[in-house]
Amino acid sequence: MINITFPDQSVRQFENGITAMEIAKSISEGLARNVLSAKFNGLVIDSFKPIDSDGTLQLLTWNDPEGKATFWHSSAHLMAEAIESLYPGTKFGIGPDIENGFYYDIDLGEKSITLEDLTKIEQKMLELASQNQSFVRSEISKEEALKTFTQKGDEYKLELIDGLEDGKISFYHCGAFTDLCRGPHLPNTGHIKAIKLLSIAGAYWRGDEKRKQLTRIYGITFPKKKELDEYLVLLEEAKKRDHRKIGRELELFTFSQRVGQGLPLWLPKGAQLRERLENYLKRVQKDAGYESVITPHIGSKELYVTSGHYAKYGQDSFRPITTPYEGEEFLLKPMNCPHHCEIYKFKPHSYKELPIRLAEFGTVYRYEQSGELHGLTRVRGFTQDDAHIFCRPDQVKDEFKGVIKIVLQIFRALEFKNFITQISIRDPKNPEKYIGSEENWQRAEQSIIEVAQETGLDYIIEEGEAAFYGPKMDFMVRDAIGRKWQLGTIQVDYNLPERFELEYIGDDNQKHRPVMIHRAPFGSMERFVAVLIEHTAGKFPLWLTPEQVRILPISEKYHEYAEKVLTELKNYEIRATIDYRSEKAGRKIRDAEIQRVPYMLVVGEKEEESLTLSVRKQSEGDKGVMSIEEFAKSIDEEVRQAMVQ
RNA sequence: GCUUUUGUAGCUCAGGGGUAGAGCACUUCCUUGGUAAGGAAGAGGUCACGAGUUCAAAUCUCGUCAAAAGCUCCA
Repeated sequence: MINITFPDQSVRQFENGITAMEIAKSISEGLARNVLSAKFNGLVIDSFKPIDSDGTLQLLTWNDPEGKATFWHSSAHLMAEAIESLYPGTKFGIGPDIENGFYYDIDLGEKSITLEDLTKIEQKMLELASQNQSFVRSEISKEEALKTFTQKGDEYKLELIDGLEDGKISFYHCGAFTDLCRGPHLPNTGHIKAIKLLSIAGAYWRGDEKRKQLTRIYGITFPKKKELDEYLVLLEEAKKRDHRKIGRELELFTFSQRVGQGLPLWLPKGAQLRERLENYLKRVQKDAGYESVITPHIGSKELYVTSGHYAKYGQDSFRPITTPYEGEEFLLKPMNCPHHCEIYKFKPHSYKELPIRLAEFGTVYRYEQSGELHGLTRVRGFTQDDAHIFCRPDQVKDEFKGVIKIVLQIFRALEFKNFITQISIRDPKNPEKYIGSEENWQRAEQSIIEVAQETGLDYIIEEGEAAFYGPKMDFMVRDAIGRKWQLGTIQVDYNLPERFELEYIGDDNQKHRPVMIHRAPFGSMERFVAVLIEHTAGKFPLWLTPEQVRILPISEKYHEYAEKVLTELKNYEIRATIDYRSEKAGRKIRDAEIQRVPYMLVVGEKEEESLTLSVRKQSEGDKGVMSIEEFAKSIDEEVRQAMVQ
């Protein structure tokens, strides 16, 4: 007999060799129907795998992330089975589950596959799924595994097997399809009820751009048709929120071939929005003791040799600009920190002056591969809401906390309610990727983790994601439809102060090295605005939106009254316009709604006589009649609310 | 950068070896209206750019530029 501990800490005894599925059945048939796989002593296993020792067991269903992973991984096998039956001779690479669904990389040889073929594969998958095929695991020797795929002529699988240890190789069989796989899998394909193959793309074998490009098919599956439909609606919604589309519709920004790839042009309304964001942050930073500085867009190559960036990124940067006669070399600045270091060095500093916080909305230029450019989220010229804090080692944690406070304040003002922080530390396996002493790295990583714990933030730790000069904390928000975006960043840096030989005089009258904190709460203005557009679907918070109010006169007769209203609203610093077109009210409302104007004021005979307004709120409808003053005050109040710390 | 796909009016798109089409937007006129599209007329395009094939190219071929999806990359 073995003792099984359940998540609620209860313990029950079972026969040795019992499976998770049998345990589930002993609890309830309903549960057993929903079990996809199980977690035994922290390891996800097949629900049909015999258990032969004591341990803790969690039954996994669609509601568990690992349950979904099992579901999608098995779906990838099902797809491979369908592809093999439709396109015999196809070679298979890897087919894992991903955050939303799964993919399989395949090599079709001479054949190619089109979007229309996906429907065919979907049909086949549904047909195979409905046959309730069981997944069967078999453990085999390396030799046997190699033999199987040599016969099949599948060099990809052979390469994978080559990297595996003998004795730990398993195959999974599902219908006529056999695949090299660690598992775990669903008990059978019958769980898969709804299937959608989403896209076809090229993907390098093993992610290596020097190797062959395989065809990758992405798909997603669900246990219920309804869930698939909901997912497809979500995809549609994401398309509607695309910042590139909304940016054009709302006239926020554009690109021009003649100006160049990845170089955004901010249109008047977009510039207004961005300026408002900048002014907001400037005010917050001023209150937090930051000082503004301004530096040029280029810097001597020597500056970046000193900082170490040239050695690291020089090859993948825009080529240096040279002076015509002397041949001096300058780089478009890819970051602001070296300039700020030189500002720090302008004069000697006493420990009493620290921390010094230098802030600049600094525009930087980075060469990005053309295939990487994407709307405003990935560009070649962008403006960071950058600042560098120079402080004593004993001030690092407090300063770090101060930055976190600013980031959280911004998230509140912009209604990002869901976020987590990611702490990025070194990859212990690749120490050569980083510069600086072991001791400094340890101190920096330690401080960040302590700060996260002390401030009670939700955080995850990612190894190998640190910048080459120091560890960092990034803020990842979830937008209104659940997508994750990386925004602000805070980085601790002991290295640049050394490279630039930054110093301060301590209370012991000796020279000491300050610590630098790099931070950008928005990240970049371009990226932040893009995320804000997708988060709000273009319906910006009232304090931020370019046009807060549109006055809609019922007819020309009321233009004069509309102008009087406009003047009054301007006295309250409300941003309003008048729709003078000779269109009907319905038409003016429709257009204002589409352009996401938060408030519409319908003015006609009634309003003029009683000196009032008919207020309509965007996407909510008629809000009734108000006096001008009443309305202005309510707007003022709404804006003020958002600004409350 | 790589693979695939795409580029026709401001936007969304149809068409396609014999020199251009729709809807919306725009302009003018009519209409003066009450909570998501009033009516009419008009203007607007070297069919991304450059070469080639052809009697003839927006259409076919090649190259360049740009965009989309994915891969690789991201100080």
